Amino acid sequence: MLYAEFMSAVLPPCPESEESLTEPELLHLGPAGDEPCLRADAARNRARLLDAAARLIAEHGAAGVTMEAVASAANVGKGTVFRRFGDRTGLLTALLDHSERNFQAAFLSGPPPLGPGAEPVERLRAFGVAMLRRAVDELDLQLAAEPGPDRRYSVPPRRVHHSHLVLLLRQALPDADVELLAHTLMGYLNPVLVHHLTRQCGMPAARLEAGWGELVDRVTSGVPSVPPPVTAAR
Amino acid sequence: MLYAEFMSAVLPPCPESEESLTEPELLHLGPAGDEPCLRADAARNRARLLDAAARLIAEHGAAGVTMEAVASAANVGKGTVFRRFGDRTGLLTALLDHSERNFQAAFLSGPPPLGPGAEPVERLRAFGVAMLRRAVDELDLQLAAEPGPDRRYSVPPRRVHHSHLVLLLRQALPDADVELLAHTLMGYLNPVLVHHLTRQCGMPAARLEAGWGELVDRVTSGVPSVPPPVTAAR
DNA sequence: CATCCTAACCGGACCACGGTCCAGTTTCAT
DNA sequence: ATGAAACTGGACCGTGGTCCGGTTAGGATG
Repeated sequence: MLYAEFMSAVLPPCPESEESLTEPELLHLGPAGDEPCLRADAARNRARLLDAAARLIAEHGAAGVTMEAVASAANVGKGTVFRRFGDRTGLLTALLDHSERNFQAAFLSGPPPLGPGAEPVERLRAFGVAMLRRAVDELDLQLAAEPGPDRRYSVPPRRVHHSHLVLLLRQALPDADVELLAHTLMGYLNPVLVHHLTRQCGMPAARLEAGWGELVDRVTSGVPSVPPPVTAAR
Repeated sequence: MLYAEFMSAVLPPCPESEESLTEPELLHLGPAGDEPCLRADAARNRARLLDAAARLIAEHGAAGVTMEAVASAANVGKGTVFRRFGDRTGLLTALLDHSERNFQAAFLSGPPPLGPGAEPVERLRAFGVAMLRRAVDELDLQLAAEPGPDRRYSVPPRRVHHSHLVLLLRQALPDADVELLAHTLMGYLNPVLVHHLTRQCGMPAARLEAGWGELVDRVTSGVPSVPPPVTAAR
């Protein structure tokens, strides 16, 4: 798979500060298993924490679970939770890890139209639909796992998705600013927006999927000519 | 101005819960002056708070200012801050109020190309450029004022911007799902994204503006034909 | 297999900050 | 002057996150 080189070539457009992450943070198909190389007790506690968190969230909703509750439900000190997962976001993210890995595997090396083999535009469409369905499925968790404003665009899964879109867009639109286009498309798939539209506005998921298709069509159909430059008032 | 009817007709797509807002929250050109009808002491404290907040923010950055610091800098109890502005976001938003009012006035009734009189697509372009410039100008404040995930899409200014885009898009693309398209375009103008691209990635603002133009072109140029429906794997 | 040594880990006391509450005070219309 | 609505301020609370002295796992060594 030539994705390794692609990743290292295209992933770091933002010089990342060298941090010792507490978790390998599901970086694009990281080390195979679930636990990298933790000490026995640490691994045990990690498992207990994830288990307790999942249980509590299923019971009280993702938003109504405190870190302390998770800690004590796992018979573990609060410090241990933060040592292992860094912060609240880290814990919630870890819970989404399985799903995220599956998804990445699907669009990186799975069967078409999501995976390689289909036309770029077709893959684009499939990607959005899959993202939307995933968002609808895991909505509360994805909402609660939303990182703070600073990290939001630097979090590994997001960057992988973005890079994937860049790759597909570049094939379909060699001359466009695909970097920015990819950000635009990602914006449409933002879980917070999906939540707003489906839950708060009652919009059916089908319309969101149709909207994605329309958006992809518009974006990938050629632009007839270059209009005059903008001279906007302020 | 037929904007009143437009607003009441198009603004509440989401049945808003009836809340007694602590502030008139700059709802699309609300009551003219700065203070609606507060008691004398309340108005005085409000002014003192805004002043103190502005001072502290200029000094320590928007992120490094605590509510308690603002309160004591204004010689006021912490409770007063929250009574007046609801929460942190409310205070920061109030600081952006002037700018927001000016901006709304500009695109609602100002001169073209931002205001009425120009072609919809032209106004669209101008709107994005103005938003981007505003975002760059007030970046830290706008970042700090970012509402929580639940409110993010219900906050009045955002809804006004969205409605404006819907209006313009509808004129340019009568048959499109302009509601969703507007959300997409708004996503591009998201201050958090702007911050990421300019500050964290070092992307020049000019490229962002060019990208907006390109995006508008792509979105508003007709789609040649309706492709087959998506059948995405999961 | 017993011992030892060190790095890693543990837990809960601790802190900061956003937000709430309510008894007391002030304004202002009458 | 007076009553009531509105405002005030600081004590209080819950939660996310930090810190550090004590503990433990588990490889190395004899």
